Amino acid sequence: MPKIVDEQMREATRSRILHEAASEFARLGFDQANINTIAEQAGIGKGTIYLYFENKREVFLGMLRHIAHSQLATVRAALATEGTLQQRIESLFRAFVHLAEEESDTFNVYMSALYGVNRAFQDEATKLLRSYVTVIALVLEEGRERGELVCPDIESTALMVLSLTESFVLSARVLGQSEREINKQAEYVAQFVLQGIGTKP
Amino acid sequence: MPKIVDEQMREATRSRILHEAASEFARLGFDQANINTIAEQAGIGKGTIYLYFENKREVFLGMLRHIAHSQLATVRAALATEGTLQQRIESLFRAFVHLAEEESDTFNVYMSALYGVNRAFQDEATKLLRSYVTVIALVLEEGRERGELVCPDIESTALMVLSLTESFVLSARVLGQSEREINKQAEYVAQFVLQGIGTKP
Amino acid sequence: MPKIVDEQMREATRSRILHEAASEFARLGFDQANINTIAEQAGIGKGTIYLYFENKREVFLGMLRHIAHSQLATVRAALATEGTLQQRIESLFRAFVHLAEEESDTFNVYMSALYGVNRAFQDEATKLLRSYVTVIALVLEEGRERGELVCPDIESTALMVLSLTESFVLSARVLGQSEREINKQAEYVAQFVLQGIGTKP
Amino acid sequence: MPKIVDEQMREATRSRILHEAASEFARLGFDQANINTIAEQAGIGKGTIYLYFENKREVFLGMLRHIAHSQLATVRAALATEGTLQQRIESLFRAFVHLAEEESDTFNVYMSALYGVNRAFQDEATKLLRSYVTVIALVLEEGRERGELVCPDIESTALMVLSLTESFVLSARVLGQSEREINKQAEYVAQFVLQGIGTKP
DNA sequence: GATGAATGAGGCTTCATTCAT
DNA sequence: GATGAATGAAGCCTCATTCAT
Repeated sequence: MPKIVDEQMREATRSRILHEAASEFARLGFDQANINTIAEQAGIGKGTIYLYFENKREVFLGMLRHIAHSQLATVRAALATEGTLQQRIESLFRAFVHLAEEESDTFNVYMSALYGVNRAFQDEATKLLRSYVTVIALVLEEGRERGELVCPDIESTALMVLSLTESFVLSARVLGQSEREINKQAEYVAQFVLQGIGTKP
Repeated sequence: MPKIVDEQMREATRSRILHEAASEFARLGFDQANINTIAEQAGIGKGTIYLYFENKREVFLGMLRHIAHSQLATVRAALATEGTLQQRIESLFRAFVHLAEEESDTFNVYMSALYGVNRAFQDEATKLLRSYVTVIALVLEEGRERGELVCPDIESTALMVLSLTESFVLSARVLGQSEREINKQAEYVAQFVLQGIGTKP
Repeated sequence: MPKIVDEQMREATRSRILHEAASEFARLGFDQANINTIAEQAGIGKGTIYLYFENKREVFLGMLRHIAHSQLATVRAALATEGTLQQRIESLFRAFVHLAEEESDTFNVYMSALYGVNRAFQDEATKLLRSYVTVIALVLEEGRERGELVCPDIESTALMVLSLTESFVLSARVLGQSEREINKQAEYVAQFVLQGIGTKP
Repeated sequence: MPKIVDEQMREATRSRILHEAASEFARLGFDQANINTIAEQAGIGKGTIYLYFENKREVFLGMLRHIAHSQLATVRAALATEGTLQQRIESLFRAFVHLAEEESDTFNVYMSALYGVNRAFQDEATKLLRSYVTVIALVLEEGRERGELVCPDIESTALMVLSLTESFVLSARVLGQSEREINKQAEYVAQFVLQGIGTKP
């Protein structure tokens, strides 16, 4: 009864599918992506994918959830950094730069889900956005409790912080800036944020 | 020689196609959108569309350009407002709220082009993003010349302003906030921006 | 405006599809039948079939209706024969022999629809069965009015006549009898029917 | 040497497969029926079915033979009734009503095999038809020997009797008559048959 | 110029069958 | 012997595009 091994096998295959799905979906978008290609890339038969996912849509959603999990972990780790608020925001900024660069496949796929037309995909992607706001809000709350900053509306502010990190990075990338160039602005953006927030002197 | 009338006719038809294209593409996305439906809605024959555009892709690009033109005009008008920098940024913010709400079709279609997977569409959408940065930078420059603000890196700052307006509005909408709720934050966001920029006292 | 010609063209194509569909469905059954093959045989493109029929199911139903129309006409003609009741029943019998032989394709396809599993097909096929019973009942009624026969239950009797003609022919064919052999039994069967009915001397 | 037990086990499993196959095939027809579902219903693994039958087709044929065996037994029992020819034919009629009602699954599956498109299935089903004719012919022969009836062509007559019982019942059912309604016509049909045959006064 | 009938490539999904365990 | 995970062939249908009228 090699249950455990089988379970591991299964999980490994599932992961391979999700990995290749991310790459294919990122390359072509949901509609143009080809389930057959994903299967081939994952080294399994065309029909096998349907032993792991109900249909193409579920493959996409599964991949979205996988990405969300992993990206949220990265962002959480970045914000868990010891240090001043400024340092933590710089760290957050750099996390997004890293994600956008190293995981550009998954990052892009997430953005198109978020702003795309498919409601189910958008809903799933929104969950991640919400999580981002929540974890940022937590950090701001903490800062407020420690008296580091004045801040009337934590939620709005968190959203602004997110806009100034994730969206900023995205836009900068789209405008053609390199990872280096974007990273250099980390300190500047963090300062902007802190001044905007109105940190105590 | 009814050339001019014909030319007007032609332009009118082209416009109708682009208008219906925007609505169809916004509703379904590029791949799911149906050229035939667009033609029907525009009140012309299926084949006629190909007298105006080379193919589906070009219809989409044409629509993107049309949207860009119109949106940029709106944003320019918002920033042309007389008044303090704070007022102009609030005005910009409100312009995006308006676009996202009243022209949500075209707004969404633009965002998915920008973050989507099709390089040609992304390139076209990026042009608008660049224009936004440029007009915002102009305003900031003006402010700096008038001594209203200190600002070491105009480009970066403009991008931050854009993130705090357009992206903020988008995210807020995705998170489920209503037009009213978002509009109420205009002042707060503008303050944040000005503090972040480091306006002179 | 070659409307009439176009209409004729269209009807001709529709007919060709139905004809080839009958042959393909008779050869392979509904599920195994291939829409692509039908199109090829009809000399049209794969997609063209869908300009004439919504889907495979509708092609089948269309064909079923077409067959019904044509078979019913044959049976009506057979029963319209001038002559004694005996002659008319022989004529009916021979009509079924003819149909089963010359139109064996359509005849078989109808029987499998009738006894098959698909409710929609069965319902459609049942209509023909019902029509048969009705026209036979009419003939019997007429005979009764002319005092040619005693007959307490026209409906039941009509169904018996149908069983002794259509079903008899079918069974005989399945048992391997040739058209000739079956036809020779026409008189015998008709006599059987008339005695069964209890004709007046 | 648990050979016998094993053999019994094997036979039991085979029977379960055939039973579930009948139900599945009756419900969906050959093509739409799912081997996997049959296995599940029979409480065995998907692969196990192939230890008992070469392929799907053989499962169907096996089931057909099983059904034939059982239906023929029912019909034989009905005709073995002591009594007049009229009583025996009524009994035959009622046997078919019973089969069509209580064993409608298997009955239908048989009819679609008989009139369906698959030659192998038709051949198998024809065997049952032939058996029916044979046993009915036997009864008629017996009646003739006892001087109960005049009958020039036993074979043809047997086929007519079959048409007036089995096919009649089938048609009546398809036309929507209830078991009760059909059964009420037993006597009428039997009379029709006897008059048709030309029983001695 | 305008039309829309015709086309056919392309892809998701099902399911009978195999075979390693 | 029993299992069920893996396979891949096969087919319906959509829709962008063409072209004869």
